[in-house]
Amino acid sequence: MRKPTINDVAAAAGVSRATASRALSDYGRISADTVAAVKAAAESIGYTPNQVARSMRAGNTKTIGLVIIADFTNVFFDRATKGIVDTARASGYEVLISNTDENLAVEREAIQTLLEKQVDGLIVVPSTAAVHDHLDLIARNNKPMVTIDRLVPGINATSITTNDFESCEKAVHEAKAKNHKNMAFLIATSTVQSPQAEKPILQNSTIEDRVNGFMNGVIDNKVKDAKWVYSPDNPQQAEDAVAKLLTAKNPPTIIFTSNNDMALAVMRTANRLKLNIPNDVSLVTVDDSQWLDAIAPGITVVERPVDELARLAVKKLIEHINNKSKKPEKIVLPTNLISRGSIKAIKAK
Amino acid sequence: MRKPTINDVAAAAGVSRATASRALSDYGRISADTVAAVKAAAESIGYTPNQVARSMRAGNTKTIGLVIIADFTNVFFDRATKGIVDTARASGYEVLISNTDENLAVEREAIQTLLEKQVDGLIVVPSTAAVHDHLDLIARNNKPMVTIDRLVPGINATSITTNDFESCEKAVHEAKAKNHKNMAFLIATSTVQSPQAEKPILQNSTIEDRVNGFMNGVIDNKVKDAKWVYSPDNPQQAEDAVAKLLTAKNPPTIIFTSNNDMALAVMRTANRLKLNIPNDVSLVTVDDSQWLDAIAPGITVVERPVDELARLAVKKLIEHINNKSKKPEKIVLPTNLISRGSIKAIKAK
DNA sequence: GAGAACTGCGAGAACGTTCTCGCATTTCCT
DNA sequence: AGGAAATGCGAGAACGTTCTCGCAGTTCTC
Repeated sequence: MRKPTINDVAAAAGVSRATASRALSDYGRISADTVAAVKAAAESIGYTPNQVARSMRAGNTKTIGLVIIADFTNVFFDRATKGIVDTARASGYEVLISNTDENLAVEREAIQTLLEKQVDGLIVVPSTAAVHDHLDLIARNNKPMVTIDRLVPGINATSITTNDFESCEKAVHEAKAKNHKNMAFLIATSTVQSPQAEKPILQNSTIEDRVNGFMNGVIDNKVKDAKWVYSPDNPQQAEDAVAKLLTAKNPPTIIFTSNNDMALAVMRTANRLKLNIPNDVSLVTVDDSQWLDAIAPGITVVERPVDELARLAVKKLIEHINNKSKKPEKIVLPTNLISRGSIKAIKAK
Repeated sequence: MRKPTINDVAAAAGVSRATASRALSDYGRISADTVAAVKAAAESIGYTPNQVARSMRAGNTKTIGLVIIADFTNVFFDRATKGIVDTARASGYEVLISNTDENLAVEREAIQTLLEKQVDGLIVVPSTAAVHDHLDLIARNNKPMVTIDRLVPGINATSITTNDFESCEKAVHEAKAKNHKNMAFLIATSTVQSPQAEKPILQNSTIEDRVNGFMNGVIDNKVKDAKWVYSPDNPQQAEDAVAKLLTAKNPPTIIFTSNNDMALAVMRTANRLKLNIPNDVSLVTVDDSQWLDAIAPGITVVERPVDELARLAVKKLIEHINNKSKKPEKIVLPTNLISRGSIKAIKAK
């Protein structure tokens, strides 16, 4: 028992295939009576249109590809995924998702597969800014692309990022205002890098922005003692790095972390060393989560407008799909420092 | 400038389209020389196969549909999504994702769209067990389906669920062993239900299992005072319900919550009322998250094998795709109670 | 009332693959 | 050496749509 096609509908309604198609898709010249008859016939034989055949003919699939990092310890990408899926559906598009786990080879393969599946466009969180031949392939296939969260210089794509520089700078201001003079920055780096490197190449623009924001804040505020610690984004190694930091001779009074993984490492290590946040060490991180506000004290955080970012990504991508000559844009969304209780006010001596 | 097709490859290699196809897909009778020549030609003109056309001809899309609840406060579904996407990719399938937000109408539409896109099978988290005509449609389209997390009686599908009954029962045992005699269960219900209902119909089997597990534990352990509180899955209303509970005349010494949203509501409310967990009120919840272990004290939790569940869902679905006469299975995975510090040991009087 | 415009519909091509047939040509077997 | 089997390849159909074109038949226009 085959699935009914439009030919079966046409036969059941006693019209030609062309007429059946016109009736079902509401186009062309056709009488109201015929439309009703065809729709009734379609209903009665349980016809559902085949979108693959339609795509074949139409040259578009009403599907967009999403190449992202499904890291569920970081709610940012999960929220972005939800936002993109929901916005796309509301605009008549479905989403094919690929997770790269921050791995360039996987990203390459994912993009290739999505292009073969003829997606109408791609939203990508590029795992690195250093290499982009695979991203160029997208443009060469005449498909539009929007990158989110991170910037890749030299590619032909609209980018949507957040202004992490500004809010990280603001976080340093706040710490300075509370008399912190010894600050540390715990920066997650891609695990592919050797932990021995003095200052690893930061593989993505977002982390770089945060670091630069911190640095600028430090210089602006004439902070005496500031250090940067680079740790692989791996729980055990991150905890080791934190422990080393907190048990040093002159430990920092505040730690900034570049993401929630690192913040968790700080919290775990503080617990293990019987240190209290914020009384023994203060903490600031990036990307808000429900739990950061539910614990006591709440964790001060740089909040990023992820829903807006997701919505815009889909909106801009669809604009590019509908207008192939539209110029790429570079959109930077504002961020916001949410002060909770994790920065202690140190008494001035 | 059109995208090169297999005809262009054939022309460039000086062979027929059929031969080019054979060469590129490694099938049929063909000489090694020709294969090499065709592959070189394909490479040189930058040919990428069109999977839509291939699907058209082959009758399969190598794509599966995922209909799920993208609730990012609950890490369970995000982890499941990642697991499914990764396992599918490793098995040569891509995933089309739809988020239902627990809404039946959206779920209906999502399934219809995915069927039109000719997915080879579906993995569904059904939002309700009460209605399933839209799920039956899947079988009538001759596509296999695997439901995860929740059971829908009377449908033709393999189901993969977790044994929440057992671990929730175990959680009550543990509370009883620590001398808790006044327990409360905070149960999230779908927001469509009226909060006035004495005992709302539990719309899904998982929550029902948890409640039954708790009940059984209560009966088994002859717990004196046990109450059930049903709250819409909405932050404000949940917090109100918790406040009412904790400020009553004879407040519970321990609260079980049916998910992490509810646990967050308990934590927020406890903070607001200046109550300490676990000294003033103990807490147990379901579904582990990184942060539940990073705060002090850690929250005791019923852990569910989400990665295994995701892996199995894809594996079973692909088995059904490859063998249409395979019988549906009913798989129940074990859960595990992780004891941390959120249940206080009460001194026996 | 006669040519022009319009209306409703069918025939057939096209989208890019894969796969079945059949036809030469070569290789094998006795 | 001569038929049988095997090999390599091309022609053409098929998957299920949509859309262009053209052809009748009807309605409009002055």
